[in-house]
Amino acid sequence: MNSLDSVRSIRRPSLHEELTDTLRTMIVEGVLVAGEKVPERKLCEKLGVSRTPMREALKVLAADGLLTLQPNRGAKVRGITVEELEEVFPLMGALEALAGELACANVSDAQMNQIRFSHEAMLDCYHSSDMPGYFRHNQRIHELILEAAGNQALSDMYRTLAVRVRRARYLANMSKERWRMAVAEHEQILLALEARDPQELGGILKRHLENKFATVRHWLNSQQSRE
Amino acid sequence: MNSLDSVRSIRRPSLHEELTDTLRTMIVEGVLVAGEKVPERKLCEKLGVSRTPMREALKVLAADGLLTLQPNRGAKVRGITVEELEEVFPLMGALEALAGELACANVSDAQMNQIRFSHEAMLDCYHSSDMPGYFRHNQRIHELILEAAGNQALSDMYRTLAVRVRRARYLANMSKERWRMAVAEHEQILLALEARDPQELGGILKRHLENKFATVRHWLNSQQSRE
DNA sequence: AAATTGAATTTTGCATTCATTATTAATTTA
DNA sequence: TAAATTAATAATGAATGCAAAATTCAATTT
Repeated sequence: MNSLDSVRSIRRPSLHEELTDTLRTMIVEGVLVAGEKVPERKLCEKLGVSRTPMREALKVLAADGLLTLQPNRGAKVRGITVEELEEVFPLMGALEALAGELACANVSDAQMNQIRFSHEAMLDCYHSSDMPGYFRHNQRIHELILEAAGNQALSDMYRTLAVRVRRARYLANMSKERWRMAVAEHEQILLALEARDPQELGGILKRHLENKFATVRHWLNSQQSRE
Repeated sequence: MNSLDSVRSIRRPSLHEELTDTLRTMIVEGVLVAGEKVPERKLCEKLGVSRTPMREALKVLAADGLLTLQPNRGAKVRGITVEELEEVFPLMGALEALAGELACANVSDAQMNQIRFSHEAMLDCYHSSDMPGYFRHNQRIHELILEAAGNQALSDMYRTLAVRVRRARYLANMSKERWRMAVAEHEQILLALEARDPQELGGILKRHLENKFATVRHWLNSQQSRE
């Protein structure tokens, strides 16, 4: 066996791939504001790239549902309406339930430990009222469950949807009461996963999601009536 | 009310959108062969477009999972492996079940008639052993159920997955016996939908899918061992 | 002054060009 | 002659150029 066999060719991502990720992040973080036009030229200058890879990235993000392309009028950040949320919610519910089922069957001990670790870290954030930290660890846990499910196609689909609602979820702050409840639900999630109970886990994940969405829906409605 | 208010602005699709559709069709129809490189230059010449919109379309189709982009080595038609099929199958199952549930709740009488009509047309094809026709009407029925579900996000996701497996499904010819069974399952689907029984419909759709996949899996395995 | 018209400007979609990287062919070396 | 090296050719990725469309803004009309 040659010693060079283990040297993997370095993966240099193409510009449009990097741009897709960058823009996606900018949308989720609200740097690119929902409803507003994507300033193509400015972004190109700011990021030091030409329009070609930028426009490729825009096309991909539009296919992902994060932007809408208006012929001859550029791209707009799509955001999410209450109606769209009502569509996306049952979809994510079905995917979460499936992820839960699969995770119970496939989660490894190492993965289980990672989940426990993130769970604890999330609890710490809760007790110190660190919302951004909580949000981050929360997201991580769901990512880990998805990973434990061991289904790439499922992960991809779920993530596409999750990104679409993430911004709204972040902006829709939980009430103290709702936060307490969410933490309780997460305790149940951990328990069901440790017990490898697919039925139970699928159910809790769906209920948990339902509650999260109730919060977002409430916020979206209040936003809509504000205009 | 102005008489011009009803005049909708004509939608002229951009080149890259048309190309995306064209290429998608070419992949499903096997004009672009799974595993082979996409002849970018030739396609551009053949279709009379420049590389810019073509490459935009390639990026989108790669994001959809229909192509893989190899850095500095062009795009390859992805096809589907047995492993990927095993991933996509439960996903589509969950989506079909959801579609069934929603369709029971939301299907209109007009939609119900359309479905019945396609069902009858499909039966005719079965009795005259017209496989391509059967395949077409079959696909149409599933499209109609999805439409009846009234969830755009669900339709989009399902279609993305369906396209990925469609080519393989087409190539994996059903046995006489399996075909008879598939028709029987479709009778049950129609019955459950007419009875607006979401539980029943979801279950049958999932079982129906399971059988379809068994056929494809069998074919993929025989293909794999042939090489 | 409000609405309408019409240039000037910007933006957009796509084609073209160019540098870099792969692939193939030709040549050399062992 | 087979492997290795080099040169020639083709492809890819990204920047630039250009015509068509949209937008802005000033001029004109009502």
